[in-house]
Amino acid sequence: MKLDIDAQIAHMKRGCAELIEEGELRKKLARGAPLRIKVGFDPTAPDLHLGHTVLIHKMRHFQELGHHVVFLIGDFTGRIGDPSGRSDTRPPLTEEQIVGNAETYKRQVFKILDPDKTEVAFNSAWLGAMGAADFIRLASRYTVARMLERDDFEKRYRGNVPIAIHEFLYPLAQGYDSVALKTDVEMGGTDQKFNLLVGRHLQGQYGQEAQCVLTMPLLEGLDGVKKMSKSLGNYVGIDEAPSEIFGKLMSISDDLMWRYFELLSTKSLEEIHALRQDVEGGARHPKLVKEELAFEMTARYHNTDKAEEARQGFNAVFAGGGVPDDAPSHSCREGDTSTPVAFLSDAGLTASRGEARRLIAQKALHIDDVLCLDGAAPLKPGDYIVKLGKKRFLRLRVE
RNA sequence: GGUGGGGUUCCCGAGUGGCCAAAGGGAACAGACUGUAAAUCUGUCGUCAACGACUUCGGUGGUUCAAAUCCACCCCCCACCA
Repeated sequence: MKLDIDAQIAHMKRGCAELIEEGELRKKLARGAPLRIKVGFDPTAPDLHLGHTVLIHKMRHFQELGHHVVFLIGDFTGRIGDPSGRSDTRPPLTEEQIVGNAETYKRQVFKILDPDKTEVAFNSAWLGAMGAADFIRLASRYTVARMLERDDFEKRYRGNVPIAIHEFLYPLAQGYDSVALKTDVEMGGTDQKFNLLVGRHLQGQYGQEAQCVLTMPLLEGLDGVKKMSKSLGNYVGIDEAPSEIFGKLMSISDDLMWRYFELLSTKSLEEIHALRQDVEGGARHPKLVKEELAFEMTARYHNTDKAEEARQGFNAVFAGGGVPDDAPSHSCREGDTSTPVAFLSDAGLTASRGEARRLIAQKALHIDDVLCLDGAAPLKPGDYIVKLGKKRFLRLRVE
């Protein structure tokens, strides 16, 4: 794809939070050579979710424009530990773990990126080769005052929350990556802005042209408030089953849906705006629009057939009262083990018998679509469809 | 090195001898309402043969009729001073 500079800039800026700074980027582009784009990833969490994909798609945009993208795995910096997470001391990763994680990364990330156009790099290649003297020299290129400008550091410093010295080394090391890679543009989430700017500064210190910085917004999780993260459990993983991806996206609020469209969909901003007008004017039903989003995402990480299946499954189960194909099965003998309380917990649908009793008392149990209020009455031999609440199903056989 | 403050059920966090399976909030789950929405309301939220019994409040022992609460030792975290 060859485009003029204006068109390239427009493509690059779509959905981005901030570009520092556009004039410089134009100059770099004007030279005509492919730009070197760097994006760093932590080696510890190779389980990508939609939040990560916002950035990865932006990387793809650059590839489509003919630029050179470096997928940098921070195996060295990962051992320092990101300053933001002060409580979790990560155990140092072994060589094998890092290699394994890198493979997982590649497998997931190449669902989006073009493998032939992506360079995968490890920052231990150059950081590991540095001696103490090199590091001290690096540290001399930045000041404490500037380091304390970082919002996170500043708050902690003022609030008497300890900051370990090594935490200062993280932005420096990350910044040095840009020097080592001669980066033209570095991208990251908005939370990375400070670190990205350190790289920009350090390149100047090492006599290089400073990189441009492009930040992407952080995607909110399914709850619509906190940022999407695995530990908060509000995420959609790109490795998840089609029905999961589809179902999770359908559970987001209508408001949040527009945010997801903007950051995740390939639809143009005009199309999205038009959709929104239609929904607000009553011309389209929000549920159907949300289905489009869920469909697009499911198709992207699987394929359109799977996505269509997921859509139909979703509507059959939740709108039509059907049973998902992947419902677990359980069999038991008539008698003590064929009472609802027994088979619900034996089959693992509930964590305990007490929970089973409580749920039955709360009118959550349906057997063959009939409300069941007696948890102690054994079922007679036969096959049953058991539904507990909205999301738990069981194919039961009593012998 | 010294002094002080902590470690409570999924998370945060009350509780300083019996009224504690342990306040409150969050998360989660169920029901109502719906579009499997979201928001809201109601309820549940240690286990079990269940108006009772058993297990739980960093670890191990101890005091007591009785301990999350008191004592001893140990492990871990934090702050202040040096």
